Amino acid sequence: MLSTIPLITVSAMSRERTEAQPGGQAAPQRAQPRLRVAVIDRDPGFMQVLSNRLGALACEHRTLSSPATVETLVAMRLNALVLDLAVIGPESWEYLERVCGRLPGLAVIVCTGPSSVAQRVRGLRLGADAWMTKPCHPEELICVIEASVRRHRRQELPQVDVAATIGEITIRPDLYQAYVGEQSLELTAREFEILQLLAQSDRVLRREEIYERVWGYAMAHGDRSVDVFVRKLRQKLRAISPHWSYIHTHFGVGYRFAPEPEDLELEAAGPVEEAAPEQPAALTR
Amino acid sequence: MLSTIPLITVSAMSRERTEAQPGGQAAPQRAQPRLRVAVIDRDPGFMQVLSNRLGALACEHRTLSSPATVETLVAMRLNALVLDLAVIGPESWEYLERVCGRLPGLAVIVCTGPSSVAQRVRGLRLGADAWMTKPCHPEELICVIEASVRRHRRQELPQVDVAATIGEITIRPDLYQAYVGEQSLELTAREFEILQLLAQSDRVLRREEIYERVWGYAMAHGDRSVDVFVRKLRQKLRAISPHWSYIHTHFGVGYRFAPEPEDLELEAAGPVEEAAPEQPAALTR
DNA sequence: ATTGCGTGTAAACATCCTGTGATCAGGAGG
DNA sequence: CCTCCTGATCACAGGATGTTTACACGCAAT
Repeated sequence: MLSTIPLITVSAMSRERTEAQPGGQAAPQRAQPRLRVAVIDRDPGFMQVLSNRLGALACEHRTLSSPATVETLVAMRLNALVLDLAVIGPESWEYLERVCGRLPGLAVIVCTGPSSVAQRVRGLRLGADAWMTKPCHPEELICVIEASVRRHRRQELPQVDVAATIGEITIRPDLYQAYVGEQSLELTAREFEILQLLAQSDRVLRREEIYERVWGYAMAHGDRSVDVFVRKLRQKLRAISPHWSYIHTHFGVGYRFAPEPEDLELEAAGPVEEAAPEQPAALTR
Repeated sequence: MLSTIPLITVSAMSRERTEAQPGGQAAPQRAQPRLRVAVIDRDPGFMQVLSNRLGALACEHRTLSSPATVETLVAMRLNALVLDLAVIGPESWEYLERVCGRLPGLAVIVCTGPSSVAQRVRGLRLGADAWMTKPCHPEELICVIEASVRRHRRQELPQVDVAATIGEITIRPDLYQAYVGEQSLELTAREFEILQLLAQSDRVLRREEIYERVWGYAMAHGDRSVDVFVRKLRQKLRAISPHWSYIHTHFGVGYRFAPEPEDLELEAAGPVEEAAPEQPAALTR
């Protein structure tokens, strides 16, 4: 499974690091993930020029001359979207709001003809990251795209490709699977992604956070998918590593991953509130 | 470390107000700290207008008419910086690069006079998040600042989420929990949020303020929820840290958080108690 | 001292959250 | 074309949490 997943997967999008990579650990190939950009416009010349420049940057791009549905955009797994509101028509504001609301991780650059301050303010308030006025220099637009994506990317996880063992569990990102010893947990792709995300963060993650990072777009209100997957994960974890508990529920908040030997009737002397070992010297830089 | 770096006095800058929740939709976002913005410019009128608007947004801001050192900017703990390159002078590019390099989490908006495409491209490539050309409408600039910060915020969260110890209490935002030593207070999500809010502010908070920032909407007249939660908090605090009082009532106003060693008045009954008249608060045990 | 209002406290009540199992739709592979 | 598998969605029950109500107490003003 997953061997047939097309080229673009969730992991492909979230793999990147601007910071200096700690020398050792020659991770496989840390190929700069190619940017995925879509342009919704109708000016053939503009799109041609843009297309050339984007291509030169080794950046996957797609041009559309009519608005795509939000679901389509979700499926494209984009990093950035360049949008001419004139193409959308009268519902452009609503469209912009929908897109930005559903894809909080997407850089949205409105690039359209002359506009009023009020229009630009409205666009930015609805969630656009930048507003370029046509005609504009393609190079500048590219820079704005890059600047926007640069910001968005930073929020994504380091995504280490190195195997890590936590508790009894060994996580192998290269195999998209987790093990206890030699025995596989038989996790599905999505289960693995959630486990990996949880294991990488050593803090409570809210459902919305988990959903957004794994699914790639905003969680609908009342969606229980995360709960269900956590249940499946716990089930498989418990089956293979019965004496440990890994995923902890924080009521009203979310989930947190921390391997703990689930001992029988401990509670003897040290209730071992898993308390912070290290107290990060507060506030620096 | 950094104890010698001059910090912006919170009391001077912070004007706690209802936080205008940008982003339109009623996303159940947790209470987030106020924006901190600095403006480096020399146009008195522009700065005045900007200052007013920023103030109206309950946004801490400071205006400078000369370039601050990178260290100073670091110490200010800014979310955003608005910069007129003309103020910096000939080393403006170098300055911009230094600032952006040193503060990757800072939203940098260049707002300066007429420029060439090449200049704008250069600025953006060096790390600026946006480029506004003066003269510009203050409202638009504000929106650009908000749009930039909106994205930076997330990455910044883990940075803000550092543990803090006040009195005997250690607050761990990453675990959504508070501790005394290793022992958990067993706070519920909402209790923790209220405690965190109170602990962050060094002043009296009105009930309406607390309610709005924790619940996310206006408090109904006569609602006693805040009182009830304060009671629960006090109960748990007293249970674990009996000799301290943390939440103080200001009659007719609201509540204030400040750890104070309980002055045991046992002198009357039995002078035996080690009524250590000790540390003037704030210092850890 | 008395009065009125704001606050502390406790319990009952209503609500929301979560775990769980089951069902359904779509896709991959045979 | 069929079957198996994965992922999405639903319904339900139990329990934890949040809200409301009621009453006693203390502070402040008359």
